[in-house]
Amino acid sequence: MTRGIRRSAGPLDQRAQSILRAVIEEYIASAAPVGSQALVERYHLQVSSATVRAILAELEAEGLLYHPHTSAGRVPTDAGYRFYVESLTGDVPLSPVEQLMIRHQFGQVEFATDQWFRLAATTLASATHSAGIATPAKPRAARIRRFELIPIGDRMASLIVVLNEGTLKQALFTLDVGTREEDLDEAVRRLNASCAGRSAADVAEHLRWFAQAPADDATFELVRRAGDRALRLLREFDAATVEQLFSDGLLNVMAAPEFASSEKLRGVFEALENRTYFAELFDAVTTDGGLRVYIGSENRPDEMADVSLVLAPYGRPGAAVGFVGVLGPTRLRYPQAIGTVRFVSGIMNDLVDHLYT
Amino acid sequence: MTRGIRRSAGPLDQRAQSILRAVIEEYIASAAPVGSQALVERYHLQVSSATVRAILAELEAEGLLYHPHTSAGRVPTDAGYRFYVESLTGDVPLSPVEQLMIRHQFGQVEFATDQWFRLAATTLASATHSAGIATPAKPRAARIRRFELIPIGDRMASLIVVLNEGTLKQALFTLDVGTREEDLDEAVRRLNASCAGRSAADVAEHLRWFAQAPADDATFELVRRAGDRALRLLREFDAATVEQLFSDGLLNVMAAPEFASSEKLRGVFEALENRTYFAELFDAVTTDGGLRVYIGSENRPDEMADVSLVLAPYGRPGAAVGFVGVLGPTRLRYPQAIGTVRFVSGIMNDLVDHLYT
DNA sequence: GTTGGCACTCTAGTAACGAGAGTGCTAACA
DNA sequence: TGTTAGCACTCTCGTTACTAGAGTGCCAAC
Repeated sequence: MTRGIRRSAGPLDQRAQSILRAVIEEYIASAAPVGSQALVERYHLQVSSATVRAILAELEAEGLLYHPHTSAGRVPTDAGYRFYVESLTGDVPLSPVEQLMIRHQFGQVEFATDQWFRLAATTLASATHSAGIATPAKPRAARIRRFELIPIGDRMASLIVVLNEGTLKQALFTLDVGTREEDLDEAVRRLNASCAGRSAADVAEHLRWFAQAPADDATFELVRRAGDRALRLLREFDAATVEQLFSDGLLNVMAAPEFASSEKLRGVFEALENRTYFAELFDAVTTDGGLRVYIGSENRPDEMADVSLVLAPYGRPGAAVGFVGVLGPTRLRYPQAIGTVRFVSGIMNDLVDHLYT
Repeated sequence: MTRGIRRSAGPLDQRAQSILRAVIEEYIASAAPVGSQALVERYHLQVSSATVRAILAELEAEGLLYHPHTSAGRVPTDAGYRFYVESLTGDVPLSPVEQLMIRHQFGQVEFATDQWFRLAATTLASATHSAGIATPAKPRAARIRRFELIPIGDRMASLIVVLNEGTLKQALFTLDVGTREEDLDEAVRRLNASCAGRSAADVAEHLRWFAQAPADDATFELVRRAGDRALRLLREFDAATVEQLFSDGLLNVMAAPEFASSEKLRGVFEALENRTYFAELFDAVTTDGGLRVYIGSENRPDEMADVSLVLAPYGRPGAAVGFVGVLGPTRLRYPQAIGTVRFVSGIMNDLVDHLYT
């Protein structure tokens, strides 16, 4: 469909723009098609409804508005929202009070890295009355600080990989009968001697070589097994997936009248569950580094055509990056959403920064 | 309302029971009120529809069925489902093929503890075409194996607590200016010397005492700070919350016709988000140790009155326990759900067992 | 370029109606 | 005594017809 693409490049005069803005803001507030008369009354326009109608027709020709049917009011198209976001409004920063409250909440989990992104999603949800989404910061080119091997029972051990920023990875593996704790200690000593302090890529390379070397003693075999397990663990880092995507406040979105049928929501939940689209977004958002807005059909998967996303990256490029954002109906309060996302991503930036200075 | 409470204890004869069963199974399959004639035809009853009607009226008097309105068919009440689950059906074990497939999937994540409960939820969802839910096994009376202190940048350190089964807890804390890596090593050595191998409760007690002891040198101050942080971390163990509740396949539930309005679903999502009810269930299910079925209004919160839960604990009582289960409409295929939950909780039991033998 | 006036169009809500499904009752039957 | 056929009754659901209301689009006048 042509909805969503602005056809002509005819420049809009000042008055047309402000009427477009009025239509969009009215529609965002009311969720009902907006008529010419309502506009004149509510926005105190100094022209008659007939004039407004002429302008509305013009805006419709530009592809910025459309008619559900003759004799209904106007509804913004995705292109209309896009124009609105880019030209008709800036971002509205959060009120100082809200900023303070949010900072306070983050202050309480300052030392619990695994809480950060959850809190980000929760905060975004409650501040924007939409759904908040967030991923943890994914380390890139992480350095291995050290390995640990913890025996569990007689036949198992837990392999722990500690990365430089304190991120942990863990996996179990089985032991041969008769492996003693000293053997584990020795194995981990040798593993650390050759790997600690190197980058994950380096270590992977090294471990691969390790795996082919001839075994000279029993401990070496253990080292090899552990190294092999570590290799698999590190490989998961490179996988182009968003392994965790935390969301909160989906209820807020469900409550919106456009999702009363629950059929449209299904697609959104599907996208959140399988996450392939969000993996794409992850790359897009974290590589160019700025806040991005995806409006309705600008989202590639069809099932996301009824929602908008406001996403911003956080973290340190080249070290660890993630994103936070808001998901809501296309009828989203963009200025507020953008302001809030910008603020929260800023906080997340600060938190991650502390890990590297 | 009286729906959900079986009023009289009048024993049902064989024929009434099998008709009740037919009504319930027909309703589960079709989601539409069941009429007397349809029953006669589809279940090859050897009586006329008039007779069936008489029995239906009887079952309704017992509170096991009800009428949406005169001249609609019958729909089971929650009490009807309860009777069905307890007296009219056993659990249907999974087919060998399905068992094999599920075992295979679990085999692939055998060594990734953090994947277990996710996979459990996913498996339950796809096997029952409802939502699967699962919590990780929560260690009870865990023993501290050791602490680790990893410096991060100049002013921070990551404190890691390793529990006996290989579970990890982690938190950040700030360091005084000029703290050297050797200081951390020394601090962690002292911390481990006095705590390693003890139970979490013991350690907590010990750390509390520690916090009050007079400082004799700079390292002790560090030890105290780290201990304090560890204490807060351990306290989270005791908190009576379900800190993680993983669910999958909520889409399946959304697709059911009774949730087309999406209004009823909201409550369910709310309950899943705030989790207080599931914390209650956690205690109930993990303490008495058996599989449990909660049907519709048997769930205390009103918003859960339209769904049923089949829950089973797994793990080792006194060591680490969690639960897995299925959430679906009250019109759930109970026998299959019960069989599947039993099977998956069995697998989870085996997995956890390996950690303790 | 703007405006008032007006005919036209489409929706949403309401009422009326009939078909269909299913019940409950009763009288007859085995 | 339990079962059955018959039948009147009830309620829902879909269809149709109709109306009020909102809003447009056009045109002639300013």
